[in-house]
Amino acid sequence: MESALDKRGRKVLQAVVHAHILTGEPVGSRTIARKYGLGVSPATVRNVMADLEEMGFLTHPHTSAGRIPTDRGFRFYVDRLMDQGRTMPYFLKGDLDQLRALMSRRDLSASEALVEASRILSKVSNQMGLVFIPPLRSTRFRHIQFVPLGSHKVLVLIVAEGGIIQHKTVTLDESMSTKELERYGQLLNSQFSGRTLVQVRQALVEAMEHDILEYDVLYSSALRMANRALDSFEEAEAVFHVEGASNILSQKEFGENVERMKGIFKAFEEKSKVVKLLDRCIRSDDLVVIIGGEGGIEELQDLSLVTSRCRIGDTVIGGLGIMGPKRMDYATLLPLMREASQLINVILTV
Amino acid sequence: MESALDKRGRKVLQAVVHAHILTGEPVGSRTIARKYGLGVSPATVRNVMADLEEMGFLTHPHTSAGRIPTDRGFRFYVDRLMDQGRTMPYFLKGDLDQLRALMSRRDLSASEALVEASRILSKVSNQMGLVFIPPLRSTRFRHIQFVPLGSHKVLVLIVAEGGIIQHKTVTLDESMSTKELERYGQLLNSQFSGRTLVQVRQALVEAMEHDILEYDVLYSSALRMANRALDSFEEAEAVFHVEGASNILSQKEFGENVERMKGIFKAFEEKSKVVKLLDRCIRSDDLVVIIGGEGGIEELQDLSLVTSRCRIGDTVIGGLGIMGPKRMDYATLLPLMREASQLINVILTV
DNA sequence: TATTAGCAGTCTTTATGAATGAGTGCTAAT
DNA sequence: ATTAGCACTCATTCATAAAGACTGCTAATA
Repeated sequence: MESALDKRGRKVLQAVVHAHILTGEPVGSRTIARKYGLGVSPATVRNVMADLEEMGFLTHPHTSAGRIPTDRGFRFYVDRLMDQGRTMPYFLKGDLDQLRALMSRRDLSASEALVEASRILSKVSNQMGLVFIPPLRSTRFRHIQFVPLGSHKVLVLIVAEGGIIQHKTVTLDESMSTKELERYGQLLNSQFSGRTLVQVRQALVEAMEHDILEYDVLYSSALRMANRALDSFEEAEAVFHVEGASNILSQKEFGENVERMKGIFKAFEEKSKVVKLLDRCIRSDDLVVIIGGEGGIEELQDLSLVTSRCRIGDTVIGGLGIMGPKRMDYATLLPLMREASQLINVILTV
Repeated sequence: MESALDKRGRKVLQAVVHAHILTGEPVGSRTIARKYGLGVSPATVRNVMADLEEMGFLTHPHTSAGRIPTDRGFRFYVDRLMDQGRTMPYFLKGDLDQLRALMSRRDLSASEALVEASRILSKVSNQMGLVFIPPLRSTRFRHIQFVPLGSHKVLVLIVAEGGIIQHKTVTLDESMSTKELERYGQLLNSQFSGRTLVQVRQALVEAMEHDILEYDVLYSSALRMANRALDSFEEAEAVFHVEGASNILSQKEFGENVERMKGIFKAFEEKSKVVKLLDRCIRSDDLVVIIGGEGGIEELQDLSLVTSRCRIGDTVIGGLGIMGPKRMDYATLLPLMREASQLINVILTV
């Protein structure tokens, strides 16, 4: 059992994956031999294919069908075979310019920018475009502000480093005046600005334990209410946005199987699993490609995901993703994603 | 041509619609005669059905199929035949309690509340749940606040009457200090709070024309920047949120026809048409039912929409909707929607 | 020894036609 | 005014056959 791939094996695998990406159909030995100029006969290709199948790179839908790549086959293709580090195909330059133009509209907030980007990506790729913005727990905040809404209701507004803005409504036990709220805000900003919410939370708890005896009323009251406010941010969910979901319906491999599609849509509606996956992806500085079942999400085992982490300045603000069938055009999509997120960084960094 | 419906005609129409809603299939004369106790033979029912068809209440998918209601047939059913003003079916009480519990969580903002409500509605009805919040143009604002983001960037936060909160990022030509921004905010709040954004805009323009010669620098500078900020709100889009879109895929009448489904999803992604429709619906104080093609949206001609306007106190904050196949269970859904929006009003009104 | 031609065999896809069955519309009887 | 009865229309289902796309294997070949 030769587990390593010789040169010819690779060429055939590459050809199969390429042809399959193009057509969406299982690929037969004839096609490969004819169109990919390997200079061997179909019979030879068949032998090689059988080897590749044994090694787990290809499968058979049924006896008399051609081969399709397995997850592992795609993986090998993406990691080793594909035209790596390829630059943007020229025909996408225009689309990217469109994105650039959109992004430079002066009054787009960070999250709006991400959404716009995903919309363009979705349109260009004919796949789903994803936006992911993790909860602010672990992001340093730049500014916090309290705005009175009612006698006991306060709007807590957080501007995170990187420019992501989020707000929550909090109900307090005691009523507070505008003046007080303002002062609390200043206090928090001056003391804690630049730390993450989790850190602030910790500091707050410590401070409360310390100062419980001294009665600096203003201070302790501020602490208590800030604590309450942060509570609500702690349990906040990630922002998760899907653009162009209907594109999935155009994929011929799903067109027939409504049940499977329903599963996919359901998975996106529930969010939690996908969000968890994206959260993992964003840890990496580089592009992340998740192929089929690799993501561990049952319903999405026929889909692949390409994600790119987005920074503004040095702060990670979230990620962009493209999700589509496993036979998506990785060779085009990867450079596209890379450019898109760089673009965001360049344009939004002030 | 007797255009009026006699009693028997109505009974048959009601029976056909009812049976069709139940089964989703075309209904034959036998079924009606047997199960709906009209005391007449199938042949008679057939005659009546032929009449109903001539009057435009029913159609034929093909010669040898039973009848299905036309839009007009459904309309008549909803307006005149259906068990009107029916109270909540008891089996939904539980679901509504769930909603009530969720809503009374103390720190749900108005828009979060709507989204939660639509989620529950979607789950209970097995249809799509819609949330619609019109742009704040014509809503009175309660509070406006400027938060400095960068040297030239300002976050404009608006709290509308009713508690809807929205923010926009604006880039200014000149740089402004925190202090200045604060003062501008106070100025605007004291002068204009309680008016709609459009009104404020007008007042602003007038003021600018007047004061152009007097040089109260602070004031005119505030006006200019406020104007700029309102600009961005003027062009803001409505908030439009869809919950449970996958439910559409469960409808047997769409299950086969992927193309049609794609059209539906596309229409929701483009938003504009649906938003326009919802905007119209919300003008009415009562529930609005849009059946099939009545909405004038080609892609949605197989769907119906039930909307209910949501108020907090006396302010209209938006609307909830349920969208599903034309054969949705109007008799159950209408009371459900009514209750839900009342619930929102009761709980969110402080 | 590595390749290839050739062929039998497998399985899907497509077409065809017959049988079934639901339901109508019409006519003539009640 | 109703109804029974019957001919007729279509959609749906099923079986069967024919075509087509591949493979895997074997034996010949370079």
